[in-house]
Amino acid sequence: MYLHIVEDLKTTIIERFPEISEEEVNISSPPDLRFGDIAVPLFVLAKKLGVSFSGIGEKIIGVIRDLSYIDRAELVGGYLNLFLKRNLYARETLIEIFSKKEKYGSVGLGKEKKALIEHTSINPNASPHVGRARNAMIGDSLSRLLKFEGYDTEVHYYVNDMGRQIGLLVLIADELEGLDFNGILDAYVKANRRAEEDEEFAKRGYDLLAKMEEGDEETRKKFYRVTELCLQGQLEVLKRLGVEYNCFDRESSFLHSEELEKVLNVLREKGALFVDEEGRLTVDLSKLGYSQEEGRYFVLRRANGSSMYGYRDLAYTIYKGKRGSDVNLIVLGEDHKLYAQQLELILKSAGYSSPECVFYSYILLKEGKMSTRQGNVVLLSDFLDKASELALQKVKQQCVELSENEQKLIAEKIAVSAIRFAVLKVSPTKNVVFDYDSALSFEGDTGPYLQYGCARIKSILRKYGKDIGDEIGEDFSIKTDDEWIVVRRLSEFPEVVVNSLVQRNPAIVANYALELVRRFTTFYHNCPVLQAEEEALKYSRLQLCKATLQTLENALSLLGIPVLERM
RNA sequence: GCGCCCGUAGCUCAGUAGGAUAGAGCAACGGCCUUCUAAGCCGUGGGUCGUGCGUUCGAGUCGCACCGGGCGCGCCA
Repeated sequence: MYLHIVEDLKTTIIERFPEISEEEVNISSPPDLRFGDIAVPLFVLAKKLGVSFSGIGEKIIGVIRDLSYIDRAELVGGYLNLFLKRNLYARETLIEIFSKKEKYGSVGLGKEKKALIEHTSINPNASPHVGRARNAMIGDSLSRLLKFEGYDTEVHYYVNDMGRQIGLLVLIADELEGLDFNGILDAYVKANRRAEEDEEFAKRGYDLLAKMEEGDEETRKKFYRVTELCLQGQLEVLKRLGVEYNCFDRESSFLHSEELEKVLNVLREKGALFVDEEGRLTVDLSKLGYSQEEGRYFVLRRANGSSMYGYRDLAYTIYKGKRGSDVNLIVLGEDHKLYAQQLELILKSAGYSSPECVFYSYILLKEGKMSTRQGNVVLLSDFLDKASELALQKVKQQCVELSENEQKLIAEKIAVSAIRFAVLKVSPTKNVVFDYDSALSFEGDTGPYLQYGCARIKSILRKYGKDIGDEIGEDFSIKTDDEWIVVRRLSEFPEVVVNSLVQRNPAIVANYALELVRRFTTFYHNCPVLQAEEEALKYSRLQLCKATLQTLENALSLLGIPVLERM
């Protein structure tokens, strides 16, 4: 509804004043309800046409007066403030929500289109910590946005089942028999420490890698066993968060690729490929237009012939590119920026496209950086356990009538919402300081607050007992500002979803959801629903509750936050 | 040193393609549970939007410089 009106206003104004371009017509929201619902700043228009604010303002009023949803217009300073017909607007908004239901908010941006997104792709050597999980949560939320907008979406997870660290891990796993997922983190730390101290051990790691790459069956099996064990453990934790994938691509299957050979030939032709003094096969990016000295060289193969991560990743990136997606995304930590740039440059030189990168900054602890080596990490599973336990205490008080099992399920969902919202509400490019205690508090701007808002609505609907129809009756009405503010916000959801997806930033939806709940809660406190003065008003408010719940459910599902019946 | 990202209240963050008096939460203080879930609500205090120039009718938002933090810069992934 909101998008409609903005478009409508723009075209109406442009049609009347052909000398004004579309970019010059700016529609904005007034800071306060008494300035109306929609504002048209007149500064640019007045200047362009060489008339006064009131001159242009009156003319615009003249052309938009006939638009059915405009109640009245006021000129204040350089603004033309428009007041909407509340009942009409609310009616249209609710009709749209009730007819689209779980699709409300989608404008079908991805209709008939394909999308591919790769995210998380953690090294199979440790239990994911909250910092790494930022990748998963952002990626998962973007996947949900893509699907919601109608994209046929593939979610890829790149299994880094090769490389130096995995080589070392396999070595040590051989020594420590019966290693389980929990033992891996320990083993990984041990392996790395030992490699630093013991050159012989480190060399054995590289040798093992080379053997793996040559295709030795026994070695391949060993690698597979260790990495699969770790991968499944990681996926289990991620699944607790509601994060899932539909394509797993093993790095070890990208050791050879015809396309990559083509790329290498192009590099040779351009004189960008050479063997350096240490015997490594290296790309000189300056031959491809790279202008800095720093990061100029990109090593493809070690002196012993084994491939580097980047080599395999080139093949993998080409593979993903060939899947013919209209959108090709990858979620990466900011530490990969230069690397991604280098990769893109190489692929571009041979005519291949690269994925669009969504970078996110690190999550820091109050004590400083998270570091697996120093044990200064918040493990995702630990956090979820702790949060779930705390939530359970509260649920036991609040939901006495439920079975212990049901209580536990609720507590777990509260824990998930706490972590997901804490991470997703912050824009990806920002460093976040993760405060363990406030993430566990469940009060204020938190996931549980959102769930609480939903649970309250559900409670009202449950108490009402009967189904609430989708038909908006003749006597439907919006009486108070509090109701109106909710309606306005509901109507803006489709625009929010588009912004969030286009800007590749789930935080936009997260903050929208927060604001919607806050506004609903104000309404909730000021306007009795079941005890409303008259029957018609009661039903109007019930329908508003239902519409709010639907919108909230849609928003929360984009964030992967579960909605609860009660809590 | 070079490159990219960030800098908004004591703390954690919003701020909608430059627009009207800069907003939340936490922490502090004061109120509200015989009324739809108090994981809530209302109120008070708290800001030269890192600093300085500049562009503009108008800058937290755009440009430049500086300061501070994060990340990266050839056998890690």
